[in-house]
Amino acid sequence: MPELPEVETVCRGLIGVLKGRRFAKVELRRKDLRIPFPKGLAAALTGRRVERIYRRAKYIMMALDDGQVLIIHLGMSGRMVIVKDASSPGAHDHVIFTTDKGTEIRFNDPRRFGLMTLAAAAELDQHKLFRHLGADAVGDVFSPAMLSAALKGRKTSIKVALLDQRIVVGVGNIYACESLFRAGISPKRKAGSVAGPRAEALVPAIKQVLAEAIAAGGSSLRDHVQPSGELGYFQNAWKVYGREGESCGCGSNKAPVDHKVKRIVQGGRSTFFCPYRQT
DNA sequence: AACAAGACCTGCATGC
DNA sequence: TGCATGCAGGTCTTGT
Repeated sequence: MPELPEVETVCRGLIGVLKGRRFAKVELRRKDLRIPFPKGLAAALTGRRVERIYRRAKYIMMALDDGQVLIIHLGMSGRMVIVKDASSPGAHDHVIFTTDKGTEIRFNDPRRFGLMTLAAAAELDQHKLFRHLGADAVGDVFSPAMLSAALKGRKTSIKVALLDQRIVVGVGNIYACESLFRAGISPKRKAGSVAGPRAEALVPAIKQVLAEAIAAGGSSLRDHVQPSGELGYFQNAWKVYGREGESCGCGSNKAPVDHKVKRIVQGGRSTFFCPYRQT
């Protein structure tokens, strides 16, 4: 589910039910996700109050009242669901949180590429999960000059480079495709050749796409994104992602025939683009 | 150091 | 109907 906008949406959706609340009960229904849960995680969380919920990279961060931070990644298929119907947990409901107000929140992740761990707030910058990460895509630090510096001399494709979280953080497969489309840059272009003027177009394109997606509550693929169960609707604004063979809509009457969205594979992932508009 | 490829895991759509 | 294949929002490790 999650690129930056979806994780941001999940964080915002959790604030209403979790901020200021204590965990009355935490149930781990297996011993690991992508990595093992830390020893004693449930006990460490029980009784703690959630002081702040925020996004860091594609992680959901919950700052607790004891100086620790609960770190959650949704992987490809993870969800946080606020339970409203007292249904019994399903096969992929791996962690169940109950607040002191009785609200139940389930972490559900069929593929288990997600993770959940705990770290001291003061050590986050040095933490294994974060220390190698580049600038956040929606932050002020991420600029054309910075992107240019990071891409300089890189021979890999710009599409693959955008997915490299050491270069920029938060962009995933969908928004990499959509950003390159908006900026008119071919995903096949060598990353090093984007450093400079093209980066001046690409950075604002990334920021705009992400901001619009956040405003739309993210993109919903096979399922809902928001903890409340509501759908994000940015998938309706996709110009190229998942639209192989369709017109990208950028054409005029003078456009050449080759104006349909193409799908290629880069770095083992699908890339969608318009060969006419993107050079 | 940079890069490509494989690994992790389940579910779903498609085609035979 | 069953079975095989390919594909899916992300990291992380291994090998060149």
